[in-house]
Amino acid sequence: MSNLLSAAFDQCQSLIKTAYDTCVANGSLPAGAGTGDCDVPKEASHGDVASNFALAAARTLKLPPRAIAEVVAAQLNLHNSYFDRAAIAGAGFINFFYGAGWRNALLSAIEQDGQAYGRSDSGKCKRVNVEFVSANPTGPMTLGNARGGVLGDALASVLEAVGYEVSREFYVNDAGNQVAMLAQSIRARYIQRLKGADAIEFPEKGYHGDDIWDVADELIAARGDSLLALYEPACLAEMLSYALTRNVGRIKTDLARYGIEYNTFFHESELHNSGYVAETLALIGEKGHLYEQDGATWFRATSFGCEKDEVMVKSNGLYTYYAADIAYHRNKLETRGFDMAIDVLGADHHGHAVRFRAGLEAIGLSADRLQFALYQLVHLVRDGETVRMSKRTGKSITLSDLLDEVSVDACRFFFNNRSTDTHLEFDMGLAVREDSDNPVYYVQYAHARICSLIGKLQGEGVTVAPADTVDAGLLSGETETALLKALALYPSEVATAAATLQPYRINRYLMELAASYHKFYNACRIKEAEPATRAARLKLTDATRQTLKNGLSLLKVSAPESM
RNA sequence: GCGCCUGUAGCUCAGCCGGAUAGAGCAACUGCCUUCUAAGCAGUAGGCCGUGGGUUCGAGUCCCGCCAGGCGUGCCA
Repeated sequence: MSNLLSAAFDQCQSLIKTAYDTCVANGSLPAGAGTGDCDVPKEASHGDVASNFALAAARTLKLPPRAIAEVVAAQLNLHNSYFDRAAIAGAGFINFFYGAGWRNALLSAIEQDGQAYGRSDSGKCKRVNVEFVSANPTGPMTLGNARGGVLGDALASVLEAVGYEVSREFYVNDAGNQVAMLAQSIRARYIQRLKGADAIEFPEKGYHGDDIWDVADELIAARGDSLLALYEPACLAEMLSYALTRNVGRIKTDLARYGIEYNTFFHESELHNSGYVAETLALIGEKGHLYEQDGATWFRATSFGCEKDEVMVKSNGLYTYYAADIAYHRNKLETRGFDMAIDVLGADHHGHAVRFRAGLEAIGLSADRLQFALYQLVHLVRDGETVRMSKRTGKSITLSDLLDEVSVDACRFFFNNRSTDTHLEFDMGLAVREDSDNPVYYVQYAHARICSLIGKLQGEGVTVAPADTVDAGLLSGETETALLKALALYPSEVATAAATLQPYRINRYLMELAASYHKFYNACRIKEAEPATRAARLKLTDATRQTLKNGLSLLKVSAPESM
């Protein structure tokens, strides 16, 4: 549970504060300056940790930054610190350089934390509900669902890593119009199959996908034409029940293939059947946020920052999806008592964010407890041309199709390889290839390379030594330092990924860590080095192995020991 | 019209709270395996960071206008 980067930042701040206080006390600088910020300079020659204290203080102290830096730096006492020297550079930055103490502390921390390296308890065991995919059970899952699935699952893992108690949830939309339309579509195909294409008109807004034919054929195989004899509503109910069970089953199977497992499949129909939607609506009514107009019941959403009011109960007496969704989120936060709920949604649903929050405010729940991870849609490209995905054309590539061709590792890495804010271009040609163009292999290769090396040395009787027996001060070369710094970054990357709901940061991080290792590997021989150096480099190698493995396991991507 | 997201190298994208000379991968070109995995490394080339203003010691990053693209704006979900 250590974070040697933030520890170094803290120490840097405190060293500067002590030095500055001394300057104030001896009259060499006026009082009143703030603390400034620390960061890791992009350029290694600018040190390992840099402080902009002097630049930030320049205005309040009315002195040139460089002059301030020089006076403060002269008072720095680095004895017993992580740093062995500090230098002034540029406009007045004070740059600190790591010494052997920090290097040893880092290797010890990774050794001690092991699989837990990178984790923290900043989430304080708060309970979080992460809802993702929630694909309509009206057909197979799309590539958009695939992105949402990977994103949601990785986000959940990242939140767990920083100490939240996470529950993964799938909301099954098994009520409402879409589902009714599904039943109508199946019945139409069923009749067409049995009596010919002209026997019934296909519903105008029905689902045209091939899978509807499949469902009809399965029903015929199981029940023959017996469903024709049923009264229409009974027939539709039978067909719907069959189709929902079938489709939800397939969704579960596909997600399991994908390595995604849920704690809960929550059915919308439950909310309706138990009267929970009605109860929630009554609650909104009690607070005076409902009114009747044109035969419908409206929610005064404009009182809560929405552009327009919204219908809760349609003039036909049925609830809108929105009414059910408010009830659903109330159920998560109030009835089931989650401290926080996160909805992972495609950006085409971004309008939901404001409306859902408005609904929660209306029943007296803080909207801050509901957060959204909105991801831009997947842009499918094949042969240089955009392929438009639509469930209704029946020509979309499904998640299942994808998994038949592309490895789970590659899919999981690929879909998490972009910020949620940008469209993800999915190139079928590239995704199907399992070669080095796919970045996941680059990361996995680093891990396999390390395992092979450690194994080979072990065969020669050289094992990874305990951290307190190696002299990490020997790891001061350019590539060794860069690798150590990359390792130290990991806990902060996990924390940032969680705080910003952006798990793709783990991918980025792993690619950089792998690159740092490959560079080190090419620059520093291990096997033929002097015993002390060899031991230190081997320890560094093992720490890299551990960190790569921890990061990959967060993404549920395998860390192969050989390739 | 209004709202959200995006615009950075030929292509796909990083760039966290404003910081030092704007980065990576792919594509192109040049080197490195009798030596720990070449699925790797080193190097060359490639940029008015969409555009015009503003804020300040300092702007790819923050604010405003404009241009372009995606999405949303149903008694659909």
